[in-house]
Amino acid sequence: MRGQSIPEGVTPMPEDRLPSRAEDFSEWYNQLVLRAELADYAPVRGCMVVRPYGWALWEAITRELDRRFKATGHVNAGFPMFIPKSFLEKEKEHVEGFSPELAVVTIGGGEELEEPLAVRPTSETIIGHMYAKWVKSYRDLPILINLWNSVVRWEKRTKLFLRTTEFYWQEGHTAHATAQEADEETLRMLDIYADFAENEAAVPVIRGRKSDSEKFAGAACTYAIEAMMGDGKALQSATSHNLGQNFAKAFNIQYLDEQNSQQYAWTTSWGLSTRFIGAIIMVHGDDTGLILPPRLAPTQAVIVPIWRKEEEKSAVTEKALQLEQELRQTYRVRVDLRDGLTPGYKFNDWEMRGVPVRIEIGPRDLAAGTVALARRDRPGREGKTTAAWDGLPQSVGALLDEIQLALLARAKKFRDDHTQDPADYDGFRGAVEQGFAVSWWCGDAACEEKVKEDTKATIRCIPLEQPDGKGRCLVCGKDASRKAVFGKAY
RNA sequence: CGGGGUGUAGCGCAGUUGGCAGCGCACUGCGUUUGGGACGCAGGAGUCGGCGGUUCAAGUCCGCCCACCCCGACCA
Repeated sequence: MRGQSIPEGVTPMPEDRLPSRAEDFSEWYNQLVLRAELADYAPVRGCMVVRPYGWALWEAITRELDRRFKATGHVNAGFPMFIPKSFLEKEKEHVEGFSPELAVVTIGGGEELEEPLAVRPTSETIIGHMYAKWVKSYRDLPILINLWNSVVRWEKRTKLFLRTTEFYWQEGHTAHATAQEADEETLRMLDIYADFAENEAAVPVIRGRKSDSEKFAGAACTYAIEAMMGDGKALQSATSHNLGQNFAKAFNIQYLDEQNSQQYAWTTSWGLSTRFIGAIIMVHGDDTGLILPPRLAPTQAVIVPIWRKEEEKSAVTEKALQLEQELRQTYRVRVDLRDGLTPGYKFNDWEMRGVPVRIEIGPRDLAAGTVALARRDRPGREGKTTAAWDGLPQSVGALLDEIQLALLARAKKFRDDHTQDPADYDGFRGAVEQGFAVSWWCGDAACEEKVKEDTKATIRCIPLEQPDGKGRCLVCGKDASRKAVFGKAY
């Protein structure tokens, strides 16, 4: 396991310590979210309040995704949160998938509504309605729109960030003239998610296709990126759907092609939600708290001033503020000037919040022209070095880059160490108990179902990258041409 | 929606046979402290989850309800 013990030289008070990840991963997660002040329980069942620190993390995520969306030609728009209930009923699979979890408004302005309004669980239907209005000619295509909003799904069982009644996300909706274009779009967005996850969040992911039983209600084909959490379970971290012509037909999105004949458009949708914050927590966090990837951390470095006497206080504070000014040009940095708290308390506090780099400056540093740099991903003394004031921005920058890469490498190693290619079904059962099993699958839903009944594990995805050759289905022994990733999922 | 658990100060909990509502942490003020979770003194803080019942008297006993958490079936 990657869970570190409490760093050397630290003796936390028992009630201040998180439950260890090995002891109770779920409780570790719940308490960490609350204590790091990412989110809190709202007074409405299953809903959360995203607190400023959590929202700052979400803003960093939105910033990076939005940049990528715009770079690939997408534009943002706003669509209503209310959707006529009848819209949800137009696409057969879509209704079946979403009706059990709809919130419906029946009264408006004190009067019963003629048609109930669903609070959007996702916007495919209202998008379909509007695109039908907007699309007349092949010249109107493609439409590449993204929405930043929140949606509501009445989930039976909720957990902060991972599955809440209302959650924040982005949903992209595109319409294209050809099947090929739609397919390219679907895969392009999957790649953007994968690139974001690995390079910004340091979360290694497997790009793959969902099996029919796991695909989005109404999609022709669903792709997803799957990540392994610190307890070996899988988290679907983003999805990209090729909707084929299903919604185009249900909502009559038609255009005249160059030969002047009516054609149905091909549409896609793709999303990443606040669930991803859960992935960051569960992939990187340790027993002392969060570990945020430097590129997304709301605060990349925190300066903790240390003093004994009053005259030291002013000198240390002055230097700390000066260094902050210098670092602030390039990095998100802050000085912890809170009075009446010991440095030790502050160290633990910022570690709980996952700030990647801590800069300590005290009287000894003042005399030497140095600071102590502590990296969050290596606990205790091991992660501490000394750096000169001169060139500090460069030192901090290098350290942040190093941490970013180290986090990705560590997460990848953890995933690989917990991924097996079991030789037989018995081995398979063991493999999915502690992580992923990558096994040949014949493609039959019955084999998938048997695995689920036997082990609670599901096909997380059929990876896009496949080995050469063929094998025998792990379950039924018939010929199989693809390997699938099996695992227990959140 | 089934199974289990918990509801007492912001958090964690104690509360005996029914008899004045408590402890630790956090919080406020003052002072001393500050290189890995400081200390002293003085304070503030409660619809004991809700409703009803038994009783002279209910946090405690009885009934009903609600909320939340955990475990299972459905989902980003």
